[in-house]
Amino acid sequence: MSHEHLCVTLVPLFNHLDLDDQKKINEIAKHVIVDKGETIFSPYSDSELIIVAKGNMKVYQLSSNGKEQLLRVVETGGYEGENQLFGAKNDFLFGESLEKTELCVLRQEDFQNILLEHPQISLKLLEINAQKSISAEQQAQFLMMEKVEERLATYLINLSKSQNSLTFKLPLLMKELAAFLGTTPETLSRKFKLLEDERYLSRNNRIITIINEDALEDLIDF
DNA sequence: ACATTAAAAAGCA
DNA sequence: TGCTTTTTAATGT
Repeated sequence: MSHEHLCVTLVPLFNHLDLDDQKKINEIAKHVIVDKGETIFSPYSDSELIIVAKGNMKVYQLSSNGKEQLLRVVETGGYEGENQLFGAKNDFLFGESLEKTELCVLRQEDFQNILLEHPQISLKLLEINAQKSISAEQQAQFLMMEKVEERLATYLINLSKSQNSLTFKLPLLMKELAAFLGTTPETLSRKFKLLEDERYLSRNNRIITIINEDALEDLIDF
């Protein structure tokens, strides 16, 4: 008996099942704890379903010039790798922990069997993936925006709304947010300074308070 | 307008 | 304290 976290119970994908079923899945899953900065999967690793039980994992790909393009951050309760299970194998994807992170890993075949045994999970999977694709659309919108300010303003407003608060903590490090917004830490730093000077927001480290939401929204025009 | 490079400053274990 | 992250400044595309 390794460590006793029923990490399956923590994630929305499985936590609606009754306890016996959760235990079964928990036994099938491989439980892994990784330190910050470890590569969790790469194009070379086997395709598996990776569930984040605690902590978070960034998912990125390498662009032509070798820079990493951050696609999304999978947080506690999220998962990655389901697409391979349906034949759409997305090469070039990497996953890396942003902090000490606990994972449950299911082999492709095992997860398929679980889906067959528990049709409810398929529905849950669709529901959660629908949400995921909305996020993907938003990410696509980021890249369409010409200016970094627009992307940053959009990101901040979304974050503020999702937390229902004008004050919130950035979940990403500055350099990670920079990658997410498709820019560099230096430019991001300057944009924050600009927004602070204009009194659109205030900031100490990664705690942001939006002061002038309307002005921030005006930055996003099209 | 933004990236790159280098270096200083600040944050953190 | 020693390493990492962030900021500042100079220069390039």
